Amino acid sequence: MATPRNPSPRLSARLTYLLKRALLDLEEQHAEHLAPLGISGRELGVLLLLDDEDAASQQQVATRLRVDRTTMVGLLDGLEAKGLVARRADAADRRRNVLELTGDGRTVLARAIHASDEAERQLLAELDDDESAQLRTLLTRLARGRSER
Amino acid sequence: MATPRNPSPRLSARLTYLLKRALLDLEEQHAEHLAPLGISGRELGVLLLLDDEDAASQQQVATRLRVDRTTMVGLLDGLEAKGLVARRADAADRRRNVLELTGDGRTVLARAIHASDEAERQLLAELDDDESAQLRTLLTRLARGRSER
DNA sequence: GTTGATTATCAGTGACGCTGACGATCAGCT
DNA sequence: AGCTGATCGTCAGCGTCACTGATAATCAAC
Repeated sequence: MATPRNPSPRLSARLTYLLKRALLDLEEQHAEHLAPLGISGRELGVLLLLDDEDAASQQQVATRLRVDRTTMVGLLDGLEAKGLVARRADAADRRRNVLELTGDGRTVLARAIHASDEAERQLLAELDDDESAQLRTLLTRLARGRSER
Repeated sequence: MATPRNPSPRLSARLTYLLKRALLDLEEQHAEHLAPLGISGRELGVLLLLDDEDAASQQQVATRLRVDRTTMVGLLDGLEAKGLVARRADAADRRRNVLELTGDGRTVLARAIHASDEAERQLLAELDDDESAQLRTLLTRLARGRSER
């Protein structure tokens, strides 16, 4: 999609517009930098989450990533086919699939994190380090505030 | 979609996660506050843009809103059916449709802006006025920087 | 054990981005 | 004037994703 040039004042005052714009640009950067690794931004999200907390069920991963549980099935099918994630039956509760990163998954994740760092750097090119940190802090507080109610 | 509780550290350090989260929450607030007015967040975007610059073509509006031009057709069909926007043939270039807000469109827009203000207020509940302004400034600079290349 | 809830899965629907096509129109060139 | 290439709105078709609703398997509680 083409990039707009002269945002109109009323529209560009809207937070929705600003957030959507930043997110779309960032996703574009991710697509570009992750392409060589053969994974998508969504898939990186799954790998990151599994790296943080192993042995999560599909629903837990889906909820935290804000991905629909039914979409998660296909997402994991892809990751499993690539050999990055394994589904294992949970011994304690056999309804659940326990998800874990494979060795390859860990390797790809390490590289993907660097790619993601680079993508973020491009988005934040206009800001210095302090400002980037401020933006991160503000967004984090937004998220934290809203999950505690 | 349910709201995640305990974001994992690696994942929630990612800007994509933070931005997506903020945007989804904000869109949820908008859907709620705009419902009584019978318009969607996308439609509000169109009204805002037309209020800023009347006599825009469909493609101009689509590009600035980052909506696909073919989706714009249906979006305008809806707004025209509700009597908020009018399509008029451009005298100078008869390929174009000149778009303008109707009187009703202006009335609804005024109310919708208040609804949107309220939606933003809910998203930003955790931040004080200074911090909200900072966030807006940082996001605006991001957008401006990226359109100038 | 029977009932009710939860998990992963699948089919179907709707919204949206995107491609490719079309007719209508415009602009530039000869 | 006529030709050619580009642009605008529109439409059909495809792929992705959120969402609903159904299913079988399993768990938990009584």
